[in-house]
Amino acid sequence: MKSKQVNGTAVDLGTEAKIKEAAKKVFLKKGYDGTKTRDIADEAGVNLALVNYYFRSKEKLFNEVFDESAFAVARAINSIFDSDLPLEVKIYKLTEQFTELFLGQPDIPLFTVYEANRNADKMYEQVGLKDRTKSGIFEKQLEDEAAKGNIRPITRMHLEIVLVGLLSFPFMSRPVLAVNGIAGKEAFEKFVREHQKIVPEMVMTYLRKLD
Amino acid sequence: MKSKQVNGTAVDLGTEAKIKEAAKKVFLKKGYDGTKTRDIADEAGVNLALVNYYFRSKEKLFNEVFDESAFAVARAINSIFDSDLPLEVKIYKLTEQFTELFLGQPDIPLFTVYEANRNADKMYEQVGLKDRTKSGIFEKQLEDEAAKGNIRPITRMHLEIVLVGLLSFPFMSRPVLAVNGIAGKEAFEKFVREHQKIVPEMVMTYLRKLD
DNA sequence: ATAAATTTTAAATTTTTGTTTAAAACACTT
DNA sequence: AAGTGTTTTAAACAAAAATTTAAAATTTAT
Repeated sequence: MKSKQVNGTAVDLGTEAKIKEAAKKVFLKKGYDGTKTRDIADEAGVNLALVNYYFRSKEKLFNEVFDESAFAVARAINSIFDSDLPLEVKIYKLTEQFTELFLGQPDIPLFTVYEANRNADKMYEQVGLKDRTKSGIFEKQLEDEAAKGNIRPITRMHLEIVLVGLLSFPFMSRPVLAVNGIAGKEAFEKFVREHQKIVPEMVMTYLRKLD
Repeated sequence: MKSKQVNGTAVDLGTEAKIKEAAKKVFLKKGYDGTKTRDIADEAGVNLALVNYYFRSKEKLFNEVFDESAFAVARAINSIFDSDLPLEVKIYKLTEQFTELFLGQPDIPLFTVYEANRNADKMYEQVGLKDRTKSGIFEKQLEDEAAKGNIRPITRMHLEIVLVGLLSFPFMSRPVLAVNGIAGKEAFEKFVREHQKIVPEMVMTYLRKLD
């Protein structure tokens, strides 16, 4: 018997899924180097040996977790940017999506960025190839809008870094916010919502100002 | 004999300083959990036992390194914001200072943010108290300018997160940039300079647009 | 120049940690 | 119910790593 459903909620996920869940939680919080295999087993409430029984090694398990996390972010960006919505809508949509994604899993931004840097080489092979959508839709849109004089000229990469940076940074700054009086889940969420209201407006105001 | 000076450059820093230098380099690159005491000793070209001889423990050494790094960032922010320059000048100045600081030590942003999160509690005690300048100059300036109708109302914390996020994020994104064709030191520096030209203009444009 | 203090070294010790093993418990089929 | 395959467990193992030790080398002070 693999898993069981009791009334609404999935109570027994099955051991493998339970380990994966626990791994996600611990890796996201402590990073690869900071995570002990025993932490994962404990968090899952499961015997230590089962981690390797189901996933062969700490590293293999980590890779699964990282790929999902990085892919969630990449997909959010690409599915929006490479659609055919107006530029302004894309920017507001990305803001909304990231806000919800990160409020649900506040460790994603720092985890993804940190682990991508920890082994930048592996990144290149692993994500680099998988993610090369290369639709070019967004690049073209930016060029067209600039040509029409609707926005300043800007590359996709510059705009992406600006947007993702703005949307991610508050979630990397909780300790700083805490020291400055913005402590606790409620205060933090309030700050984030205010911040994410600023972001698209700031970006659009900048793009629209032609000099 | 503690240290020696040969012609212009300091050649022999003394063992303790050599270890600290090495620790800075390795910790900044690999983080606390990813750093082995042996990495530091090797990098310093020094016997393993000397690390603990001079610094008692890996953790104590790390704390010194972290404090300096975090303090460099905090000082850069506060010395500018709590001066009595016009708002626009402050924003351009912070941009310049951060750009130079981070181009010289590109690991500072991610290191600082990551390690601050790794042990947020300790942060509160350690940095929290030391750094409470609380001059209030900047807050007052923002309120005054908003009251005069020169800028939109915004809190110091919101503006700080926007600015520091924008200025830091490119340095956390090297692997992503590399995958997108911006690889190598020169290309990266070029991208950063373009980016840091956008930042203050974007922030000022936003602040100045009154609706 | 000698003694005391300091610094450095190689090796040992102790913890921590990822992984493996072998047996036990369990589940499923016939 | 016996047999077969799968899952779980406690314990062992081996490698990595932080820290300590005790002696050797070096420096400093007298």
